[in-house]
Amino acid sequence: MLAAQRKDLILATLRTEGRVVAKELAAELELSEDTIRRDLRELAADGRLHRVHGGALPASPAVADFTVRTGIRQDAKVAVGRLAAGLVRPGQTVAVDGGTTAQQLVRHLAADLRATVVTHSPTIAVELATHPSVEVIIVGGRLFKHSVVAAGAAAHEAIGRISADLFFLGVTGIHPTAGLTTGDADEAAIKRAWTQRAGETYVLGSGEKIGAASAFEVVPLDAVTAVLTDADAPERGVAELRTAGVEVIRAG
Amino acid sequence: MLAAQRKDLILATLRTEGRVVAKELAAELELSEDTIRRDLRELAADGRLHRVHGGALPASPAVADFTVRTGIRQDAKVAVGRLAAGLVRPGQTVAVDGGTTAQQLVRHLAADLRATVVTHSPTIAVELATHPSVEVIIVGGRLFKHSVVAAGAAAHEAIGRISADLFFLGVTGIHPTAGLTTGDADEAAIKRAWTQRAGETYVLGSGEKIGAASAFEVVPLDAVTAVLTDADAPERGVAELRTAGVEVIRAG
DNA sequence: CTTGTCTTTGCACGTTTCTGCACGTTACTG
DNA sequence: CAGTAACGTGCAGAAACGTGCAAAGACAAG
Repeated sequence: MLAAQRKDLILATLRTEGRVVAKELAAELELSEDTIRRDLRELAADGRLHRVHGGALPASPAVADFTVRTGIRQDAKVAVGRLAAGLVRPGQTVAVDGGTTAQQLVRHLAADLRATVVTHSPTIAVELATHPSVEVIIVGGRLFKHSVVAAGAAAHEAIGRISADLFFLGVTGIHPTAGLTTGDADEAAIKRAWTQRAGETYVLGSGEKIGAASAFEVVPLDAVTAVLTDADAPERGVAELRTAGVEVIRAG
Repeated sequence: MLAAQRKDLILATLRTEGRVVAKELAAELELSEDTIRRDLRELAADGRLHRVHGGALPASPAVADFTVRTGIRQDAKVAVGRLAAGLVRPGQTVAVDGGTTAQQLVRHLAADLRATVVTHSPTIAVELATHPSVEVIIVGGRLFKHSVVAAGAAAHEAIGRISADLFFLGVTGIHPTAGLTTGDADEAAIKRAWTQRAGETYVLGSGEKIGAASAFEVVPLDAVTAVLTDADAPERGVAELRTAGVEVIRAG
């Protein structure tokens, strides 16, 4: 067992058990209590746990939350995700596409939000497994490995049986004339199916996607309710989209 | 062995084992520790792994986090997972249950294995997204958050349309008279459905589950092909199962 | 085939990190 | 308030580390 790994293990045990005891850890890991105590001391110094006589307790949740957030640098995606999360009303059924921005979306859903999320992305489903009140429906199908989402006939069929209030669509290109595009035909078909099954469709479009175009059109621009983007999105591209009649909402 | 090939091998080992130790790699590859250390330094410089004293850990926190979550009794789960992975023949369709042992199973599937894995666990699906040749089918449904698997009517229906060669079943209890049990009725029903749809069923049972029993029976012991367990499984429990007519295979 | 260059690898050596023990101190328990 | 368990510190041996260097092999040019 590597020393570095040991600290992770202590923290993991702390999360699952709610406490750790120095003596028990020493026995379990077959190390002296001195070494365990040293680890606990160092983890406490980093604010990763709360040291107490005999062992340790979890650090305050605020600390954990802070370390997680600062660890992520995708500012634009976080901003767009947060903006999108704010559009969801209690009781709604929301279809969520795959992708890192969508991941940020579900991560920012309010902890007390009661809603239903339908997704063909196993990653999104796993993320929401820890959400206390959101109901999650997974759309199955053949796994399209490149973007890690379910696709194929089974997925189409499942989507056809769902009606969603909102759909959050991820694309690789948002272009005034080429419309909304992505790099794979199967994926485009799935995204199109979702768009048809949802009352409103919002595009998750962090700035670098605006003005870009990929090979396969998902839907034309007028098929969506609005494009959500971040504060750093290029002015010119946004203006072009608005001229084309698309509503563009910028994150804070 | 080419140097570049060696680095790939190190990264592959890191993915499957969750860590690598410089000394072990040196012995395995019959090279000096210096050379291994050089490789690790370079891979760390490229951000492909996280260098720590004694070896290296995965660069992505997500991977590391999961490895750690499997807990202190990880060795047994890895051993059982590896044993189970070895039972899969090319061309077979394999149903895989949720759980950390199953996660180890798919992680140890040979990189060149051509097979189809069907699963109602989004976590397993995500894990297999990086496997080069395995085809993955996701079973959808309502997400049962506690164990992070799809369940409910939709899942049942989807499973009913599948015929698998093998099913790897995870349970919380393996008891000579109570049979195979788990802690949730819905989950038990899904597992039962899989058992009925598979030619052979193998139980993933790391030692501590033997002799234990939970509230809901999945299937009786005679419904499964064999129980896979680790070398540290209690002798007495294993003997009792064998007396009850169950084949028990221990991991080396 | 020979020569020169570049890469790879292992070794030597000084440095850093990890770990367990000894010892004195501090915190719990009855 | 006494006894015990847990604690922190200093220290030493062991293991791991990085660096510089030289030998061996690969490879292209001549």
